[in-house]
Amino acid sequence: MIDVRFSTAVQMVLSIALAEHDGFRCTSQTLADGLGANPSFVRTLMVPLNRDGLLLSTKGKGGGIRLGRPSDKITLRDIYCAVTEDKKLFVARPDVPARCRISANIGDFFQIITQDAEGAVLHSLENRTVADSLKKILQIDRRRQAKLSSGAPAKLIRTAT
Amino acid sequence: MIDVRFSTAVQMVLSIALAEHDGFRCTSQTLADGLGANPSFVRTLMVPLNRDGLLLSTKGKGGGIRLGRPSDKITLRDIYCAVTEDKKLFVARPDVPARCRISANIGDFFQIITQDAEGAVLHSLENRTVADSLKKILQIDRRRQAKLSSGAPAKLIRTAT
DNA sequence: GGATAATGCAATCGTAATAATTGCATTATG
DNA sequence: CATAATGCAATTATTACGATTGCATTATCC
Repeated sequence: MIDVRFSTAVQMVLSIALAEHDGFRCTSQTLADGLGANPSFVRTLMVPLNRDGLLLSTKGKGGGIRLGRPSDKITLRDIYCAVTEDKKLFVARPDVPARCRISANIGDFFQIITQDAEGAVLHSLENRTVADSLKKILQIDRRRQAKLSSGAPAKLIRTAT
Repeated sequence: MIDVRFSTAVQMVLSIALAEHDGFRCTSQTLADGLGANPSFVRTLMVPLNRDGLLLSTKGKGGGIRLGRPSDKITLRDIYCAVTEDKKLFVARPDVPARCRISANIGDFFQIITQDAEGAVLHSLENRTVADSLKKILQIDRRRQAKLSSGAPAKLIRTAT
């Protein structure tokens, strides 16, 4: 099954950022609605984001989820690292027998490749802050709205999700 | 199950390159031995590599697998693209309902991120040719051998795998 | 203080992509 | 013609991830 945790986490954080920006309260239930998912699943995925200080959950009635720090101080790299934990971008074939000069060293070699590629990915993500991303996605939204100009009126409700 | 096709394919191609370099014949059986895998599995994984001209398989007795072009004309990017086909590095969460300005546009936004990151990965792979990689892995091997200097003698057999 | 409403977390089941196996047809060599 | 290789289809096994359920805990609001 394809790993969609990163894209799910990005959507969650952007939704929370929008909620803060618009003055709405955000709960795992409202986030789950926007994701087409289960509130408990949302909370599970939030664990590493809370742990890394990207989000701040408050329990009890009236509680909910807020950003752990200003939106321009959270990058997509932070989100990626939080949800993927120590999972590598590529993974080496396990249990390769050391039969020859290739098989005996392929693990070390592949680790170099992986670090290289992963560094490139992280670099591409670290320049995108949540603030930038929110601005970008709202820009995309305005363009989308414009294209529907003479079509059906927008029916989107203005909620946190 | 974790996808190890890329690392498996890299090992296969490097083994074939070494075999050509050392003048050994390479079959799906010898490759499978070096991978700790099944010859049929190896042949399945070889399909896209053959299709893209990276490898050249010859049937019948005395047949086997050779590189489709010189080792300095095959990059790890070629191998990656062959085995991953159209699979994206990141995949967006499916079936997100368009409930708000985030959920309605997250797909478009995430596609931008993915293209960016994927481009970075491909760039990190395209500078590594099979020739370079083979040189590198043999260099790693020499260093490893040196470290075992006063230890047990190397027992690696000098085969194609 | 009690009802309410939120998170936290553990346990469990379902699903789908990948790994691995088997078997045989095909092909080409020697 | 025997041998030895690939090609390929069908099947099974494995496992990471998705999703659900249930409940304990915690905090707020009336």
